[in-house]
Amino acid sequence: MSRRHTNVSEQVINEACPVTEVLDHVAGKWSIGILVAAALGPVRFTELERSIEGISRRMLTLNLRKLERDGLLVRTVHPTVPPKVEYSLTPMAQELHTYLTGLVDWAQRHRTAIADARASYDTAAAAKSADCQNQQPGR
Amino acid sequence: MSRRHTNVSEQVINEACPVTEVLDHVAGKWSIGILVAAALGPVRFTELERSIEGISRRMLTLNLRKLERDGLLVRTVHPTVPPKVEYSLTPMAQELHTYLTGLVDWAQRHRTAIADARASYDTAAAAKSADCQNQQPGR
DNA sequence: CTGAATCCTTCAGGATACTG
DNA sequence: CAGTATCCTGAAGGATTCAG
Repeated sequence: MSRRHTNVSEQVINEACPVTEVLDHVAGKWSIGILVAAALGPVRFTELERSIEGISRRMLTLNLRKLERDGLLVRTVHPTVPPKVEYSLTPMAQELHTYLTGLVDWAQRHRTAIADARASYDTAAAAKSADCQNQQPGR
Repeated sequence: MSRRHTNVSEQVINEACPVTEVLDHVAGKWSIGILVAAALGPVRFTELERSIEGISRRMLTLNLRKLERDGLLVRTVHPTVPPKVEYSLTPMAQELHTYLTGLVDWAQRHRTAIADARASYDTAAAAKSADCQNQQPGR
């Protein structure tokens, strides 16, 4: 984020920047899914891989590393054979998780409203497009 | 999102999917910035363009359209010359905004902790890497 | 079982120029 | 002022394979 000296009148930007930081940890297509899945307790690698359904092994690993790096996940290796690795949320991440559920809650409550809005927006756009066709008779 | 019949034991996935939907509206690099900026009241196009600082005209337009389509923003065109267009949050989006601020708050509180975690993670990785070098003497 | 490495495709997003 | 159109690049992410 560009930082600079923020001489723009609105300090809105000051609030927006940390937001961008949040997203860096959370916005990944899978990050939230992982956090939610790991919130219930220690989870193994393959458990995650199956419960998220659609994630590739690569992406799971990448996101796991990222979240671990940010101090949101704890990775516990049991030096057994076969290997066993468990992931769990740090306190910090558990707190984040509560905020996340608020967001999820919001999404669920307004899901249909959003779908409606999209539908009407799209039909309106389609109608307008048809209009244009009328105004442009075959060359 | 794949939907299917969710025969996996964890229903975690059921909670995770709407989350993914939230992100689709919010996760864009700029979406949240726009929502925060527009939360204060009706904002004009160029105001947004300047207050966000770093966004391209194209991305601003794209995100604006997306948010409008999802019923989060209202676009009001004043048929004057020069043109004047104002954007404001819908009630639904205002509610979302409150949740967002919770997230922002979290980010601010833990920003340093996250930075620390990253630093130690990275140094640890570096140390380990050096270790490997020792174990692999020149061919 | 838990990854790391590699290759390849897609697309979000930036720069720029044009229009009503 | 408020966009739209076009071109282009980097990075995200999927598939597959190798390894401890």
